[in-house]
Amino acid sequence: MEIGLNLDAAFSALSDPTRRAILARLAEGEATVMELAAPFEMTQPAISQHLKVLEDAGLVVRRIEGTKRPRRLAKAGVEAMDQWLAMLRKALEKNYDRLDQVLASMEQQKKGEQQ
Amino acid sequence: MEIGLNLDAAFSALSDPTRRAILARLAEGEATVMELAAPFEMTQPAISQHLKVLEDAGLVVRRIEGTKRPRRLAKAGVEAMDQWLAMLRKALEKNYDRLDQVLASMEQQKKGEQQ
DNA sequence: TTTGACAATAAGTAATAACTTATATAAGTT
DNA sequence: AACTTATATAAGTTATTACTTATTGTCAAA
Repeated sequence: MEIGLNLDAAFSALSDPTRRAILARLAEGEATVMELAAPFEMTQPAISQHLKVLEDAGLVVRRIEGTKRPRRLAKAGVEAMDQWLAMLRKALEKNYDRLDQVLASMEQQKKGEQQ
Repeated sequence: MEIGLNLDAAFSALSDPTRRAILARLAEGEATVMELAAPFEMTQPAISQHLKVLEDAGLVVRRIEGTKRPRRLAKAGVEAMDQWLAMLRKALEKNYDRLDQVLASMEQQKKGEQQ
């Protein structure tokens, strides 16, 4: 399964704005390396290297079509990150409720002091 | 808003397993630096440095209590990442539908060839 | 069958990251 | 006041990252 290692790679992949932009482009559908490279001021090898990072992280897959290698989004990696983040989100909701209670009881106490 | 820069920092912060473990611990509630450091074989300065990374990324906030500096989860950063990932998730759902159609039409074609 | 387009890989470089040890600071304790 | 606890900061080291240019491999088309 290697979920732990993949999370390292997946989050690391998303930490780069170029790679996030590539993923955003792929969210609109399949694209070749040259198409993906076009919007950037980087060389083609640079984009190929970014794509390798995204593939190794399980966020992108490739297809073969003549000399082209069109990429598209891969489900696995995205889902893994999503699930991990869900844990934090849940905790935040729970803690927020707890904070509400604390604040409420502090209000109560304040009123008591004033009277 | 600085959302772009923060996403860099936020995703980068999550790419380290120590920092993910710290966040997982904080998901259960506030903790001091020493408490957070305990499970690891790292020195205290190392943990303080990880915490700085998490704070700079907007994933953690600190409170002052005597000489202690208890940390807890921060909402902003987590939500930012979550929203960005939601975009990918949506795209995957949409593309999956599309793929279903493609596969279906390929099956059709195959049947035609065989007959 | 040469030429051009598409893409991957290799080697080099400069910046950054993740640690370490050593030291500093500030509050709590005796 | 001296000692301890809790934490931060600084400086140094090594590994990794994000690029670059140069080169190679493949297919397609003239």
